[in-house]
Amino acid sequence: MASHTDIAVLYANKPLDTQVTVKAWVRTFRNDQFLAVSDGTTIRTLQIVLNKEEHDEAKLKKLNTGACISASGILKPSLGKGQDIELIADQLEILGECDPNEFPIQMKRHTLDFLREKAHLRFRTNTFGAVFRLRHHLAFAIHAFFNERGFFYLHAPIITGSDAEGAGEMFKVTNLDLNNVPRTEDGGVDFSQDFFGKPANLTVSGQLEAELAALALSKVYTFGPTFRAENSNTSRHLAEFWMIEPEVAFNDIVANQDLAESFLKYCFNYALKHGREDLEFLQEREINEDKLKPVEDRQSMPLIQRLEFVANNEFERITYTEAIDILLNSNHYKKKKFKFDVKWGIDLQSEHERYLVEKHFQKPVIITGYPAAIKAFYMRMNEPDAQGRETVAAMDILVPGIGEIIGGSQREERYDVLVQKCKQFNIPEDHIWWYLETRKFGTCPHAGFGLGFERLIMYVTGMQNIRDVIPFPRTPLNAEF
RNA sequence: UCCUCAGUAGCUCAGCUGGUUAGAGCACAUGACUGUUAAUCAUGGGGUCCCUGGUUCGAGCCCAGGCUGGGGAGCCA
Repeated sequence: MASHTDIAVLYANKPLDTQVTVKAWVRTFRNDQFLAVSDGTTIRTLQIVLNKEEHDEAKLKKLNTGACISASGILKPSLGKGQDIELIADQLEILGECDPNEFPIQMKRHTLDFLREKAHLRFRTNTFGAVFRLRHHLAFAIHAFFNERGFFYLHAPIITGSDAEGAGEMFKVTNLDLNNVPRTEDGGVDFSQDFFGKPANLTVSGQLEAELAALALSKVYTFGPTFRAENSNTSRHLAEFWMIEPEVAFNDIVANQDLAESFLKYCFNYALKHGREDLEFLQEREINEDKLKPVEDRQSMPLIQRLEFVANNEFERITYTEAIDILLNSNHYKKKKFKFDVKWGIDLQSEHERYLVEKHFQKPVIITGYPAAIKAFYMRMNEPDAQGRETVAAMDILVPGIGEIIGGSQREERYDVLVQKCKQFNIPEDHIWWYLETRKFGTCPHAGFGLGFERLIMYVTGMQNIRDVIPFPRTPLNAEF
């Protein structure tokens, strides 16, 4: 027999008139009689009713917000209006006291930036409880989606000797004595004495490794931490984040879009089904927070409706060239409201993407066929268009409020073309000889994409800052916890 | 890295044109009440006004530099 029962289980089963024990943390103690406690198994709190005569007064004094308690008694239908069950406790034990003069979390609205500085305690709040339960559900949804479709979960290395991925600045991994770095004759660092005998870094992407596996196992995906040493200070970037990268042999760019779209819809539906109460809470929270904002900054649709809308509607699919035409023909452009110029060949700026997604289409948009010059070396070259312009089979999925949530492509599988691209992008062949060899030995068309897990969570939870959807955010100058 | 806004009680904030002893709500303490729902009511304690320097008879307020945080941009997922 369990030593105690989860509050989520009590609400699910409602074992009325039976003896139960709960272990949980105090949220409020009202009227010297009503204790609201949470054990984090659900967004809901349990009301514990304490008959004053049965409990030591000194003990009742310790029922401060944040204290940990164990309570036993009979579960009864509640006489009050805020809940349908309550525990009439005859036994109460304080497992861990909580000094109210020092505990920073109160039963009142805190700003998210304040709670960010209390990352070790913010799990105790309703908002972060809901966010991290949903983070769990989404992680589970990702594995379920791929597993149901015959994908194999591939663990790409976190330490990599490859520096050719080109996805951003990398963190160096070394065990050299930094106070006494060995030098080569020309004064550089002598990496031959380092742990791997060569420079090593934390991975910025598992894609290249996933491609190697896909060219044998057909369908694989990675899901793991990824690191970028960029000095990015935005609400959408982390130095350490989790990425999902499926890679599929024999898929072309259209099949890649189909996979990505069904993947996102699956995740949203899974969250709606398994995280409903948390989503309802976050929706209420967002509505209340929106009241403090100017009208133009408020959400046009409540959170759950937004997720249902995306889950039930086709994504818009356009080419880069069409996107440029839409922008050039927009009133926004004609009134010169874009800060950055629009013409074929530019990399789309945030303001352009926002216009397309939030103003023009008002739904997720998949853009394909980007100019070859602004995309990565491994993306498959398309035939030049009527005007002789070179594009690649790339795709970005943009969603309202977040911007780019997925980036992917069909990969260049033709050896000669890929070698040529390496030259153009100044990537030494001997750095990625192993990648090139897959194009020599039984190459095939294949495609894949990368998805930032935290951006997915942002979209599902409605949280506006990426630092609030990962337990311990790593950003420039911040690794306290 | 750039632009921009902010930093006043444990938290959220107000503080006028530079002027006497810096305020409110919540939280906390004490008491009242006892089926409450972030309970309510009364009373009370609580301040390095981010830091350093400057201007001034006088700075929370003005100026310079710095630190920290938010928002936006770039880079991207």
